Amino acid sequence: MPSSTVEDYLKAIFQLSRKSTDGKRVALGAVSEQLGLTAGTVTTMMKHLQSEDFVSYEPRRGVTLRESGEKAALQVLRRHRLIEAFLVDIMKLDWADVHEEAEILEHAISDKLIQRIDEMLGHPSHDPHGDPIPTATGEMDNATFAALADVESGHYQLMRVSRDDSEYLKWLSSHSLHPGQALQLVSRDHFAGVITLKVADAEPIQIGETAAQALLVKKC
Amino acid sequence: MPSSTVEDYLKAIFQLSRKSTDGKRVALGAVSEQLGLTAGTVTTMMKHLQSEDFVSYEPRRGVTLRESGEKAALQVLRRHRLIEAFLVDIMKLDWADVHEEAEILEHAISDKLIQRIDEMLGHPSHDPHGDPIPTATGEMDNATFAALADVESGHYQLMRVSRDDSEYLKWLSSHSLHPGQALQLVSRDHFAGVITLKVADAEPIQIGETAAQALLVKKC
DNA sequence: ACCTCTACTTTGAGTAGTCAAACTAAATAA
DNA sequence: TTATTTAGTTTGACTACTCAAAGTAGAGGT
Ligand SMILES: [Mn+2]
Ligand SMILES: [Mn+2]
Ligand SMILES: [Mn+2]
Ligand SMILES: [Mn+2]
Repeated sequence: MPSSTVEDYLKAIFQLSRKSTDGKRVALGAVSEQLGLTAGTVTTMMKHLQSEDFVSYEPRRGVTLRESGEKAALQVLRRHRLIEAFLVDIMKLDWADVHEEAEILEHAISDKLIQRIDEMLGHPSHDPHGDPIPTATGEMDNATFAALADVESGHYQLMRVSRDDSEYLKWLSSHSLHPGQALQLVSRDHFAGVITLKVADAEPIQIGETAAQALLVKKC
Repeated sequence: MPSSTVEDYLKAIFQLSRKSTDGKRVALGAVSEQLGLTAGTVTTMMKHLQSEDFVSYEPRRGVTLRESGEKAALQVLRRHRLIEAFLVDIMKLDWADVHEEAEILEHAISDKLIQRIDEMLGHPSHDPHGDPIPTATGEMDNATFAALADVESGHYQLMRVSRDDSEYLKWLSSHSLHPGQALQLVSRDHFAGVITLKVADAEPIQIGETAAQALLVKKC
C-alpha cells in the first residue's frame, strides 16, 4: 500500500494532468509547487514512483501516471471527496473548513468505513465544492465547465468551486454562492477586470477576475 | 505536537502504568511487548521522550510519564474512545471492529472534529467496551472492577471488556455479553478452570478463566 | 553559433523511526 | 560467592522523506 506521502504525490500528479496542455504529462515544477516541496525532492520521488510502477518519468520532460498510479489517485480522490461530503452533510461542519480535515483523513480511513460513509450519504456524485466523486471502481464524471471569468452576460448555474482556500469559501458562503446556486452575470468591465453579479434576488455584487476564475458555471 | 508514533508510545506507557505494581513505573520490556517493537528501539525512544519532557526515564529501572506526557496520553485516549463510540453509535459499525480503526483515526482527527463528535454523542462517559472517556481537560473516571475470573457465584453486571481482539469480542456478542449486561455466575470449577454463566434467560454457557479475565464486573 | 536563463538533476546532509546483533548490569540460582 | 539468566543498552545499518546548494540540459534569444 502506498504511504500517505505517495498518495499525495499521485493525487497531485493526477489533478495537474487534467489541466496539462501536453497530453497528460506534468512538469515536475508543477508538482513541487502544488505540494510545497523543493524541486530536488520531487525529482528523487519521481524515480522512486517509477520504480514502483506508479508513474512513467522521463528526465527533464515530466511524468505521467501509469495505470496503478491513476487507480490509486482516484481512490484517494474518492476518499477525500466522500469525507468532505460526510463532514458537511452528517457532521455539519462548514464547507469552508472540510478540505484540510479531509487532506489528512483521506489517508487514515479504511475501505470498510468509506463504504459505510458512501452508503450513509446515498452514493453522492459530487462533493460540497461540486467536484465529482469517483466510484469505487475508479470511474469519474469528467464534465468541464467554463469559468465565470471567461463568460459573457447571462444566466448561469454555479456548478463547481475550484479553490480550497477557506477564507475565499467563507466569503462565497456569505453571498450564498455554493454549487447549485443560480446566478446572473449582469455586466463586466474588461478593463477594470470586475464582474457584476446577481445571486437570487440579493443586491448585485462585484467580483474580480481572479476570484471569478474559480467559479465554474453552466449556461442556463 | 507529538507524532503519531510518540502518541502511541505515551498511550502505551499510560495504560501500562495503571497496572504497574511499582508505583507508576513501567518496564521497557512491557512497552516493547505492547507496541511490538524491539527492546533497542524502545530504549532509544525513551531517551528521546525524556529529552522532550514527556517522560522520566531511569536506565534499567523504567519510565514514568511526566505531566505533559500524561496529558498527551489522556488526549489520545479520549480521541480513541470517542471515535470508537462514534463508529458504533453513529456509523453502526460492529464494536468488535472499531478498535483497529480508532487506532489510526486517533492520530488523524482534529480537535474541532472530536468536539463535534463529542457533542453529537451527548458527551458520553464510556466507550463501547466500557472504558472511561477522559474529559477535554484530562479527567478520567478511574473506577476499577473485579474480573469475572476472580469472583464468586452471584449476580453481576458486566461493566467493561478489557481486551481488543476482534474474534473474542465477536464471540461475546454472540452471547449478548456487552457492557451493561446483567449476568449470573452460576458455578465455577476451580480445578478445570471453567466458569458457568447465565446471561439473561439464555442457556447457561461455559467460559474459561483466561476469557473470564477480560470481563470486568460489578456485584449487584 | 553562441549565450543565457530556467527548469531540472545531483550531491551531501539531516530527521524520524526501525531492526539485528553484540554487549552489559543486575537479579537469581547454584 | 560465583555463575547463569534475563532485561536492558549500545552500535551500526537501513528505509522513507526532506532540504540546500552546486551542477547541467536544453529552449529561446541575440
Ligand atoms: Mn493528503
Ligand atoms: Mn472538495
Ligand atoms: Mn494509534
Ligand atoms: Mn475501547
